[in-house]
Amino acid sequence: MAAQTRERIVNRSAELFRRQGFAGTGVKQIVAEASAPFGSLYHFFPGGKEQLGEEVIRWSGAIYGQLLDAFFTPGGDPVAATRNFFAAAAATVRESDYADACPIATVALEVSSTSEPMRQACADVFNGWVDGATERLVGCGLSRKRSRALAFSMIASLEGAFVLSRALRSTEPIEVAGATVTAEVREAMAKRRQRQRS
Amino acid sequence: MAAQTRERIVNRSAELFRRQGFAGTGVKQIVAEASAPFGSLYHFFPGGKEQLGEEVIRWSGAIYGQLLDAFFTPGGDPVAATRNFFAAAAATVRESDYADACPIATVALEVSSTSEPMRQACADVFNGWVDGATERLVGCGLSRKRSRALAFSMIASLEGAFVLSRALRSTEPIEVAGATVTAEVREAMAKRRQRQRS
DNA sequence: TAATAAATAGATAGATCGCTCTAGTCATGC
DNA sequence: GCATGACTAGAGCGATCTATCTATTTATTA
Repeated sequence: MAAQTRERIVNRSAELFRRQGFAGTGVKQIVAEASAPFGSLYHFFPGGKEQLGEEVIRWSGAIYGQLLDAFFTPGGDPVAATRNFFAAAAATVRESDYADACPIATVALEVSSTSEPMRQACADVFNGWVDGATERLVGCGLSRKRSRALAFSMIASLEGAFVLSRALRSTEPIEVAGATVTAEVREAMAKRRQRQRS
Repeated sequence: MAAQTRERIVNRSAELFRRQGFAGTGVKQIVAEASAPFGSLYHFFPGGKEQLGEEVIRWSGAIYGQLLDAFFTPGGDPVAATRNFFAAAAATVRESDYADACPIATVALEVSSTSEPMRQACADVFNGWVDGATERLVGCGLSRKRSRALAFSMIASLEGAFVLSRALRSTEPIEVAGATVTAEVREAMAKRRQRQRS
């Protein structure tokens, strides 16, 4: 029961933060939608809203990182993984009526200049994603340098496509970004095979 | 004097919104930093904060669109333009201590699910950028379809790189995105020449 | 079962929010 | 000179913000 309340608070906060941002979401709204007692928020998060924000960033960042891992399985085809990952992202955005895109991008932009602990949490999450994707691509035989560039390219393209997609209420940006990045990965893999043959 | 006050309000709001977001910036802070009388805000913007927000989005969007146009001059080299544009973006971000990236992305993510007029303003701005870039690329001889895809790719990559760059306090994402998109444009131009020769 | 800790419950403080209101200043045209 | 409208100036309203506080209930362990 206790842990459930805490979990509900983090869950609802994550959804509200990614849709309305950190500053745009009040703690009253959080506890109300989480069906949690107001006092419990400050019991579980004595550091207040900022501590909750930091924790939500790390938690949703980890969830999304797992999703990334689920697509880029070791030994799998990175080209198909990229295509499928972007397709899944587009589907999620469409099905949520353009509400649920990146779980932390809104907060990241809001707090990067105003809250160092929360900015650091976002940085840790992004670094984790980039490092994770890099390792998977290295596992596919690409050089570390090329893998890191591809990983950055992939995540940046997705993040930017999310921004455009939400504002335009269209999945075209995600589809275009997906096609472009997929082609990039395909080319990188082709060049690797070419190099191996020679 | 009158028009100057209005201008100061829009200017300061633009800077504050892009750094702290819309919800994270109070009207009191705006008028204080703009050295404007509080009453003037509601004199010039009877629609209140939301009207100001919408106007700021359109205004800064137009400014940034002009910047894009300044790099992608008709008849110029689109490859060099892309490279220079990303390099300039990286320099701006670095020089502002990772504060000034995209003028509207923060607000776009915040309001896309909460304020339809402001979301529409963001959509209009993004569409304007994409259409502008598309026309310039069409002017370079690329097909409309290919041009639009490249334009989306360019803007999405930049937007995403901005998100990562601010959180990571590093220009690496922008540099990587710049190199990737530049290579894409170069390849598109090369394929066009190949097609022309045959 | 008694004792202790954990969590719930919500009233309330104090600050800040967006905004309205009235009063005053200033420039311009009659 | 004086009327008119544009703008300045800021006090203050009700609402809402985050956070603290005490009291009570629930769970855990001795």
